[in-house]
Amino acid sequence: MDVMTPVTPTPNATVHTDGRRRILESAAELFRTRGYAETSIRTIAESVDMRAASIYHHFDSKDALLTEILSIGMAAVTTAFDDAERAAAPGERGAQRLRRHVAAHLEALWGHKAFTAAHVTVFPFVPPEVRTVSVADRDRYEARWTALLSDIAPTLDPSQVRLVRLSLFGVMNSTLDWFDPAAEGSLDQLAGAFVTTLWDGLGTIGGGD
Amino acid sequence: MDVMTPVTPTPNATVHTDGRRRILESAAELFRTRGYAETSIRTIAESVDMRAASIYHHFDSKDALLTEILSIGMAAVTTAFDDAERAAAPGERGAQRLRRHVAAHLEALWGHKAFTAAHVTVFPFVPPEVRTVSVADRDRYEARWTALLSDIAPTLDPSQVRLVRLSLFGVMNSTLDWFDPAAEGSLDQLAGAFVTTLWDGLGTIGGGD
DNA sequence: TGCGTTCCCTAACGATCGTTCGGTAGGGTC
DNA sequence: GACCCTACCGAACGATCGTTAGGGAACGCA
Repeated sequence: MDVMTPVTPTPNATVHTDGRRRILESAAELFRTRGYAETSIRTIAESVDMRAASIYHHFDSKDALLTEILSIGMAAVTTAFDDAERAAAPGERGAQRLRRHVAAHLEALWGHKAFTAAHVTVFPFVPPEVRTVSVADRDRYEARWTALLSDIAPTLDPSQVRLVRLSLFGVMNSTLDWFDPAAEGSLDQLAGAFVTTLWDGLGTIGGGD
Repeated sequence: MDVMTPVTPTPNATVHTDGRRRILESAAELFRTRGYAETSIRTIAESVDMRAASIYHHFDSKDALLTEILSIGMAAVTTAFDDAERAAAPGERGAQRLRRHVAAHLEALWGHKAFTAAHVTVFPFVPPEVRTVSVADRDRYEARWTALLSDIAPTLDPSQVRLVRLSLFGVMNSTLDWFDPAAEGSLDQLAGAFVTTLWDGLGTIGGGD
């Protein structure tokens, strides 16, 4: 459930002075909003009231810090997917099951926004060494969705499944740029709108021509 | 048609030694693949067989170079939109008209990939001064799409139109990350797949159990 | 009381950044 | 030949980058 725990080795965990977690959260937010190269170690340190050198007590390098942030982001969406699968009713229909997973992805995306958004905004530009570490996690998550979509829409061939999956990711991830949960309603409603449109089409709603 | 011309003041235009255009194209490609902050002036210069100082003969600053690249990208999609509107048949139905514009956006997106992709990948992290220059262009383009979608699906309320528009942008722009025109067919076919799914829904294709 | 560990500090390292200054080579014009 | 303009270059500027070395305060444990 808590996607942060796997990354902290969890010693006796003096909760009140956990600088490490504060660094992770603040750095993730800065990377998301300003970009990776645009955010300096000194800026990160300043945001948590430390000096630059103190960051290196908790992390080996700036790249290592980013790697851990990306890993937390993947853990968030992965556990959300698994939880959604466990919570599914036995005889759940295709659109309902899809909606459950879309909602789960959106909730995880937004619930750990700083960490998940790093994959969308920062990932294309990260150093190659960082990329290779995260790419395995990403592949596993994509495989889960491929299996899900193949199961839900069995008449689609693999290339169609791929197209639907990547389009769906494109839409869901793009919500980070424009959706406003406070003003526009819940993420669950948004998931419903996405799935309804995908399943039933705009033509039946908006009126053809 | 040619979206590059508005930016070059087009003097007598000695075509064979146009270093300015070579810088623009190479820098755009580097920004797209590596990111803005991650690409140095020296790297750009090296890619066109020059030294760093020579870049400043053609552009006032690195920010000015990026600003022009973003402007070229917006010009590409804007003129594509206008061309599509002019080419439309008089009594064209909703789905057909939508498909024409989706195809136009995709063609412009991919035809001037380095310049248009800068808006998707680099824009969130550019310096505020650069952002404000481009934001007016972007607003105008968005307004065109809002009008188009309202016209095509008149029963949708403004917030629904907004959701459809931003979702559509999310899908179309994401194709830059995963679509392979060489292996997966034409962009026009992709546009058809998008609009068919959006209009008719997946349920009528994939069979909803 | 002494010792080790955790956490954070000041100060500095070399590298790289965007940018500027002062050129030079070549072509066109008078 | 004098002149100017375009296109480019070498060298250097100050600023900022990621990172390291070494030290000090607070703590738990013997």
